[in-house]
Amino acid sequence: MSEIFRNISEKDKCKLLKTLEANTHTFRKNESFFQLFKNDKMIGIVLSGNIQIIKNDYEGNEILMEDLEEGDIFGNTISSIQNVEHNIVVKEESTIILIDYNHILNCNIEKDYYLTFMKNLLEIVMHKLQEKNERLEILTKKTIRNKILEYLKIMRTKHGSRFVYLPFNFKDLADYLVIDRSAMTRELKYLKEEGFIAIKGKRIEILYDI
Amino acid sequence: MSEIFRNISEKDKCKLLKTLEANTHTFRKNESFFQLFKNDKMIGIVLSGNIQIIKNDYEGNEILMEDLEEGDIFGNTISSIQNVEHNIVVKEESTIILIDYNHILNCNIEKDYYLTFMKNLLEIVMHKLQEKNERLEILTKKTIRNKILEYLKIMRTKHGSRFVYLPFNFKDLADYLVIDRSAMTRELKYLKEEGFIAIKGKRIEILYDI
DNA sequence: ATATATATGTTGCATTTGCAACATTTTGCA
DNA sequence: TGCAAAATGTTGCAAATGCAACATATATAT
Repeated sequence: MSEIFRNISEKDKCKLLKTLEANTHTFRKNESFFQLFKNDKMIGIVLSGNIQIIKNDYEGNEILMEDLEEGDIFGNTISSIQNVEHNIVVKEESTIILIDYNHILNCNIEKDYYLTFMKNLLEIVMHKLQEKNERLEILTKKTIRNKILEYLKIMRTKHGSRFVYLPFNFKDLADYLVIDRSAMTRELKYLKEEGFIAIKGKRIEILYDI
Repeated sequence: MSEIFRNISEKDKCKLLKTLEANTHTFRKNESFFQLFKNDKMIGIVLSGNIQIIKNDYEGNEILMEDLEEGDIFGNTISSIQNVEHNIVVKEESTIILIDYNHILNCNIEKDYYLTFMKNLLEIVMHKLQEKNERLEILTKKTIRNKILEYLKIMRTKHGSRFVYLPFNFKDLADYLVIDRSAMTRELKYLKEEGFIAIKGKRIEILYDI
């Protein structure tokens, strides 16, 4: 079950969703639902499945902006999906809840489960913020090498191991780091040759300190 | 007065700060207070002044990560200021409030002002998220030209005018866009020559559509 | 007012990187 | 199993960009 309803009973959850005028939707793989987001401040919460937000710029570059799984939230305010460039892709059958953000702020229920909901939402938003920060840390590095090393550093810190298991394939990793895939492969090769890392499939071993 | 206490009376505000064990600090220009952040999940709220978070990497690059003014929040979770690379610089005399994030989550006051506080905090965090997204939108562009154009596009949307007034100098703008300053000047010159923009001091006029 | 520091503008050049085009490997599906 | 599609690896080359080294302009302090 999603973090958003942590410590809220099934009964209270239903009441809450009714008050917030929230809608639950299920989408099949490759289905599109961008139109649901045309209105202003909608927040989506992924209950199950996998949804990606991909940016296609006019030059044909594809950038993975968000890779959403259970418990993740998304929306205009949370990710930038306001314009035509952004594509919402349902990677596998997914269930989401849509809530108007204004309803959350203007809602005046004096119930403890509402406060709990707010705490949960804050936690999720904070987590999202941290994710964005991580990516910003990477993208503020100027060279391909430093972007890769920063990524590995973050992953190592996060999982407390010098073995980094890539959560996506190399193509998507290059998109995430905003670098050319072949240039990334090239740099990874140099890093291997210089003994900084070892690669075995999607597992990268970090062989240096600091 | 900061957004964080919107709709909260002075009296309730004092009670709240006491319950959350919040501390108010004032710092003079160029003073440093990084040590206050050594502990884990602290949230800082800027009540007045101007504070910048600057990243210095080992290659000597200086990147402006945050430019904080009244109402802004900062902290480990909000910005990445966990490691030695990050420098907190007080640009002008500033007053801040420091709160342990765990106190916010574990606090169990059943008062309406606490819910109001949570709503305000959520609003601020959401706003921060939007700022991060804007920067990510820029940094996911691959060329200097597209980064500049994306920046101008965002500023135009934000202020609803084709006249963009830079909130910082060109050096800091280059840092924000994570590009070399002279290379940025060069590209701006080309954009001027090609009739896309006109520059007069810190005012850039956008001369194209879309 | 003058000096000093800082910001901005300019340019040649070396390096990095993206791009294209291809080979090879792996994966997914009929 | 076998075939097609996707992912990964490789490399030469052109283009973009960082860097250095300046000149000039502007701001700040004394």
